[in-house]
Amino acid sequence: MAQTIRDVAREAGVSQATAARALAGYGYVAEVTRRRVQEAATAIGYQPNDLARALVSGATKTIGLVVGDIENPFFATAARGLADALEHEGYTLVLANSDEELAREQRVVQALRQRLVDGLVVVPSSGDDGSHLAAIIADGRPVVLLDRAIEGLAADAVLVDNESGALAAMRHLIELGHRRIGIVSDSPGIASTAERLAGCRAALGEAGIAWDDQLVSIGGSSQSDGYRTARTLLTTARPPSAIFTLSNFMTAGTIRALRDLDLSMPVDVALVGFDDLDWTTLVEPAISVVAQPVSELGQAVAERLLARLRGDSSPPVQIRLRTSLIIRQSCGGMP
Amino acid sequence: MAQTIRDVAREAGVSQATAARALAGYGYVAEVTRRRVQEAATAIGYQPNDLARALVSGATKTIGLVVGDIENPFFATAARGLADALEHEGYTLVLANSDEELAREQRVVQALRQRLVDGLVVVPSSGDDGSHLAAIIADGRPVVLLDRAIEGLAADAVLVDNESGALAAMRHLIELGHRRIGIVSDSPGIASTAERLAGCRAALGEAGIAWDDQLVSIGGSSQSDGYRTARTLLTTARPPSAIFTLSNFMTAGTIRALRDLDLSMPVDVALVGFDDLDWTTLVEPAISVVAQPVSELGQAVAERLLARLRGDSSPPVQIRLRTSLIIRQSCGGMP
DNA sequence: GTAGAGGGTGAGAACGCTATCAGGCAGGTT
DNA sequence: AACCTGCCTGATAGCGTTCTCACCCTCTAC
Repeated sequence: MAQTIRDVAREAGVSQATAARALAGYGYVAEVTRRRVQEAATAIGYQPNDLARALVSGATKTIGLVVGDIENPFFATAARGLADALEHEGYTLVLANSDEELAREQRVVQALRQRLVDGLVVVPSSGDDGSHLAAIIADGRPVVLLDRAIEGLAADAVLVDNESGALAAMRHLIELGHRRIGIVSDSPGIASTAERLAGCRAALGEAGIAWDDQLVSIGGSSQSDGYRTARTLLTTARPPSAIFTLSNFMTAGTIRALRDLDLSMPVDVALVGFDDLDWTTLVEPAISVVAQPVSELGQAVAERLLARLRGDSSPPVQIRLRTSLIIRQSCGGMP
Repeated sequence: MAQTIRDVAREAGVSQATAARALAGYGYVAEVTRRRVQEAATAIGYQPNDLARALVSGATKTIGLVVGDIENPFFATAARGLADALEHEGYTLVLANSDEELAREQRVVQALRQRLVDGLVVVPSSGDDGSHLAAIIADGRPVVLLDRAIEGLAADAVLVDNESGALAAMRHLIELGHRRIGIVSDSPGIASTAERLAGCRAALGEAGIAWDDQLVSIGGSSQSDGYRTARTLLTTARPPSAIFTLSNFMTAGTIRALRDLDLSMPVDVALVGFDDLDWTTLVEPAISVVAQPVSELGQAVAERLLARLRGDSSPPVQIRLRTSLIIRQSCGGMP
């Protein structure tokens, strides 16, 4: 078993209180005593017990992170950016997956709450139910939303400018002469997806193109959902000449559908996807994408969280990070 | 601030001890009292404090996970498998990245130790220095190694049968008639990489092909290292007719090198890679790979860890999960 | 009527730490 | 001689649990 501060005290021949002062560095301790205590500590291999420390100080130096699925590269990258920024301040990440299910999210948030995390970072699976998070906030612990906002929840949110990102992508396809643009979307229940759809609508509107439900396929959020709905879209009587996919899974599914149908990019169908992953330049043609500043997203979340932990109690803010449209070969817009 | 068990007791008009008994369900409590306490608890919204509970019980219900980089899909998938299996038993994951640097690994292991994790899962960055992990084991807390073993450390290890995986891949290329097979490897300091190299050696040996250092490029472990070394390999006077890459980053780097050099698979160069990721079937031609049971790896680790936490004190075991060779188009071995 | 059994309860110790408080002891001042 | 001041130290009170122990009360048995 691990040594306690009392073992150190006994070894150094002082009281527990003096040993504590010497090690923690507060109050008066004679230089000789201080040294003797520290030598005793290293001699017996003393390790402070963070648990006991946290119980007394009320701070666990721990941040909970709830994502849909850590296997999703988007979440993994954001998690990494967050972890790195928090590490500087001595915080550790506790990870939980929600599987994009509200019930599961509520369960894991509850567990993290009991574990007394100092703060919570959540990628919420629902845009309107934030009661479980409100409870954490009521405890006085900061919550920062990542990538998606929640209607009416008084928490900071670090988001991506989804609407203008989607707008730029659609504009580009329209400028290339496309009128019938298919949209492969995951569930609009996810706030970021809804914003991307709004961007699409805006682009079509300003170009005077009518919104056509036939060209919009909305499915689940897995790659196979993307494949299935893209395939349906591409095999209708009047298929689109271009496709905009609203997430990396939708992009991958759509590419597979194009392959299976022997349709080539950008000749038969032009493609732009949302979210840039490593493989988008590994496939041929390279995929044009709306790139998100994923790692920066994590860092910005960390900054916000740390500010709150330091006592910043200004009203909640929403930070929007800008996306960038990267033109590659798949959309046919490369000079 | 959160309510304590004393608040519940006051609300229910009983002593703290009785409230504790009623809520935890031990000792004698009258049925009426029990109900009254529980009603009081829900009324004031009482949440048990896991920290205090852990301090007294000595178990934090927390498992530390140290990987090279959670952004690496291999680690992310393993982490997911692990997290799911542990969740059933009420354990939570605390995540840390080592960046494949021993010093950093030692730091985070130390931090997790002070945090009193009940157990530790580590993908060790060094095959021979396990002193920091030995310290945890000496504390009486189980450590399970994931994917890589450490020489002389008395800990369970769940590994992949790297040697036979590499052997099978090399055999396949040899059967296809290749005599000059390039090997793109990351650092052999990583135990799993060393094993894969041993498998390569064995395959060449049994085919009577001499080991040729000119055909083996060993670099760092990033994708750009893979690109650089593959490119060097392919631009020598007598380039290989086939390449076997020893990790997913090496595979991606090699594909980029082939692209840039206008070499096509499998005609100019046949390719087999180690580790199967989603994009290997998204590129053309689809990449033949040695697939690892990644998620199962995480599950097996969880099983071993849970067994130890339940008190299993049998000697440390090494579990090897089998790989499978998936023949696709990139190696030219597809019927 | 008293002993004993057994249900029910409260007091209080312990986990390992932080941090306050009440002294003790030297040296200098009134 | 009496007093303060400043350095140093040990005792001790929590933090919120778990859990043991001593006690009380009621009911049954002799």
